[in-house]
Amino acid sequence: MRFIDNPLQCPVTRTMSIIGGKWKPIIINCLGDKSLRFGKLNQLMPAISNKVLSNELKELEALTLIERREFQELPPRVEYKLTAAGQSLLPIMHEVAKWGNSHLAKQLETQLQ
Amino acid sequence: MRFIDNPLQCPVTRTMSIIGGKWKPIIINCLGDKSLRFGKLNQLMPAISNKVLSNELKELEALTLIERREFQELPPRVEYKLTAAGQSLLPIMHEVAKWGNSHLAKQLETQLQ
DNA sequence: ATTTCTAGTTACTTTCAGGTTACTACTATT
DNA sequence: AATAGTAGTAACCTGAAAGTAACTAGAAAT
Repeated sequence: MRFIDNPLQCPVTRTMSIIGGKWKPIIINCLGDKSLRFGKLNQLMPAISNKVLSNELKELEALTLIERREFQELPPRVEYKLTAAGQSLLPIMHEVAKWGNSHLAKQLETQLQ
Repeated sequence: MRFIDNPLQCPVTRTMSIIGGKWKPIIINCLGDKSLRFGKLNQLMPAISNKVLSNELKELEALTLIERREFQELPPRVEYKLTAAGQSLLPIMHEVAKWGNSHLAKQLETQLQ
């Protein structure tokens, strides 16, 4: 098994090139099985700027991992939710979150000793 | 639930800050439950340079995710393997690889239609 | 004397994901 | 006529991660 000769042939690289960014995994995890508005996502991730959030959402949409639904209302209202493909990433996110929690717990244990 | 107020409190961010790089997930996945020498890793990942591989291994070691074992031989021989903490990341890597494979398969299907 | 083998190091450069700040459109409310 | 509310855009900037290419140590084999 040789990886990265052609990056597209390495499944780990393929996946990480999609969810490896700073915000995409968090967005996916925040969405879960809910529909969220732009402003709500921004609230859940106070540290992300409008521009970056907007970019990430566009990229996720282009990857058909999320769906953008625009309501014809004023003030504007737009909701985002995971597509079936996006939801198929949730098991990864759960493993990731689980590891983050248990790793944090272990570190705290060690510090207290 | 509010994420990223303090990034350390978001388990997803915590984990991704460790395995979110370009090479770390691949290294972890390559190692699996094996012991591999520097040169062998370099062979498995032809696109990584000595410098970058060396850096990544040092960082993984500092995180106590891998163990470096140096043999007193000439020419030099050094073996790397995952620690227990590092192995605890393998379930994530398996999910990631699984998703990469099935996503690729679906893309090919779509292209053939 | 030169090459081979391994596991790196050194010094320099490049790239782009992500960040910052300010602005926009449209309507309703005060 | 000014402000609020929403979902963004536009223009510009930055730093850290990653890349490149050449070099090193020390012994053994040719």
